Amino acid sequence: MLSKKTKYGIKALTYLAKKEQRDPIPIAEISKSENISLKFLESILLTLRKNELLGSKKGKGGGYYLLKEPSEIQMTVVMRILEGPISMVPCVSLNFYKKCADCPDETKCAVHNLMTELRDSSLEIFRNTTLADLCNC
Amino acid sequence: MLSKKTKYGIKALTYLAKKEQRDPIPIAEISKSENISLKFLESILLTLRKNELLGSKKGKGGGYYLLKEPSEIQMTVVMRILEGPISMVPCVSLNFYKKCADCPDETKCAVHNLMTELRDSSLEIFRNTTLADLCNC
DNA sequence: TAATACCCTACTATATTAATAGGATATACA
DNA sequence: TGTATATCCTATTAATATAGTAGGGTATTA
Repeated sequence: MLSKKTKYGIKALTYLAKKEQRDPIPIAEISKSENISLKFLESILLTLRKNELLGSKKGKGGGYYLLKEPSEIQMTVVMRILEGPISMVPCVSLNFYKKCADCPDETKCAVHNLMTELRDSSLEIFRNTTLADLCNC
Repeated sequence: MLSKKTKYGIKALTYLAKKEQRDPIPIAEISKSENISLKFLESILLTLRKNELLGSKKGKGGGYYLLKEPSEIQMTVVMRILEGPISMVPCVSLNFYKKCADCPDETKCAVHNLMTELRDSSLEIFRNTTLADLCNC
């Protein structure tokens, strides 16, 4: 299951991407428009900022804004920040690899091989989809 | 993340599929061979039996056995029984559909559309993979 | 200096996962 | 018929993750 964190994060990014200007947008505006709990959204945008997808400005007239063009933000990056590994098992993950304790030989593991195939197809979709693509919905 | 339940379930099914005969195999044998907690595996095989993938025989000489040929068991079926929906969000699920409370229009939702694409590619892999394919690892 | 809006830490309720425990029931075989 | 074998079934639990909530701190603008 996709976490609400990721779901809300993507919605917020899309909201920002759809704006013509790149002026700071307050959290409250996104929260209202997308029906997301303000405090929860606050923490999500904070992680996106710490991972250099968003910039922020404090005080009156402040808010969050995209640091790159929507067409330059791949969904692989967004997913890894918000959801973690693309792969469904650590032994298949490229960025979060961890060996299985119970499995003596990965190359002969049915789960490993099935999940490798799945990861590859997911990765292709996330790589070929940018925030700009998601704005055309 | 793939649950251990699903992981162990697939491993157990593959173990049974690899056997030449379709004689009943005791849980303990699978448990030892695949390094899976006996009691946990017990509950997993029980659900697979209740969902008509496995048959069982009690008493001495008893155990579990496949009810169909491995080549006739699609991974879509296995995944839905063990893991639940293929889709990462309920609003995209074919078999477990549920509308999002926060989302006024699915067709315009970035998450919905991205996850639909993802589901389709996952579905294609799971449909085109049978237990027999997983035995060739 | 007052209002705005992000920044940060800590806490909590709920649900899920991954088992574990313990016994009931059915079967084979001597 | 008795005993060992092996599934069947319910209930409980420890650990973890999720989805928030609470409360105040800090920077900026007008």
